[in-house]
Amino acid sequence: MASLKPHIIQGYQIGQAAQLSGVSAANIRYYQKETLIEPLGTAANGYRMYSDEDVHQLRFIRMLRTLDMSLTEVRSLLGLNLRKKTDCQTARDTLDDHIGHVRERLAELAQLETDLVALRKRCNGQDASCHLIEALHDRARQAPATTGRARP
Amino acid sequence: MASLKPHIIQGYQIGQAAQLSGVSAANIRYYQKETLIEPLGTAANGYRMYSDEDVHQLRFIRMLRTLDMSLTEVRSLLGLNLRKKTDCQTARDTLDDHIGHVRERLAELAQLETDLVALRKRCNGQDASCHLIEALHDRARQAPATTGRARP
DNA sequence: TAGAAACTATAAAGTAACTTTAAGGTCAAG
DNA sequence: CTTGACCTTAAAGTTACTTTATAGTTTCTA
Repeated sequence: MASLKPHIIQGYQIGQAAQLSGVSAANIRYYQKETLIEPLGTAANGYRMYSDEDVHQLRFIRMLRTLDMSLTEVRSLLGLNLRKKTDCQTARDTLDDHIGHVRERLAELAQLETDLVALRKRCNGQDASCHLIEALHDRARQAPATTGRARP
Repeated sequence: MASLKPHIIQGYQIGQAAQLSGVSAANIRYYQKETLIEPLGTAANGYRMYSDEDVHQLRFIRMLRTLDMSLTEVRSLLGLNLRKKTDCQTARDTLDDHIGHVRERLAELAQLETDLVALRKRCNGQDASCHLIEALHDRARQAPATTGRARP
């Protein structure tokens, strides 16, 4: 909890900031090392102290990470000035780029789920004839190989 | 290229195996270190030689990786004996587990895409009022504190 | 036949985004 | 005064690779 003495650095210890933000303490330290966040200050005992602003920024970072952005992308968004038109453009580009990535991955995963479910159906559970592995091997044999050549 | 002499080890060199399987040469070596595959044998010059079987196994591994399985999961599936009921059970469990993961991730990404598109709409491009960053910060302030899974 | 191009080998380090471990200081309570 | 819950730093571990460095082999070309 925040210190009761008004003349020293107030705010949250790293554990509290972690709880409030949903970012683990170790991860907060890591983000500091990666220059994504700086604590409000350091208490006399060497403990990092965080403000509500800091906690907000940690949540902000976490949200962008939840959106699957790289730390580099996050860092670039953190440094933006909303007033500058070029920065706005940067933000939009970053987002557009990112939406593209997410959609690609989404399509891949959708296909993947279909495939997995199809495979799973080959294994009905009780009888001894589990064709699951055979099915996997069958698929592997379907060789999309392009430059294929007969064995010497 | 493979030797023409019939009494020494025949098959593909690592580069050919790579082409045929779609797994890079460096990655094949890595898989060997990780005990996922062993070459048919080693030629007199020290080159790894691979059989069609090996190439098949590499494709098999690659397919499971495409299905987003960990190398540990892949390794467990590679070691299975189709005849044994317990192994069949293991395969099914692995697959069920994995389908669960994929579905979770799929749901996360679907939500993510919706969110990103919504955010993107806040930025209409030409005028100076780009509300994109503000929107992101607004959302961060709402802090639902769920732990988003990081990209692998 | 020399030399370059194109293959192979090993070992080690780099990558992303963290988590975990080790070794130790700080602080309130019993 | 010691226990336990905090905090500190530095370094190593994680996953699944790729990249780099160094060097041996083989094949093609001049």
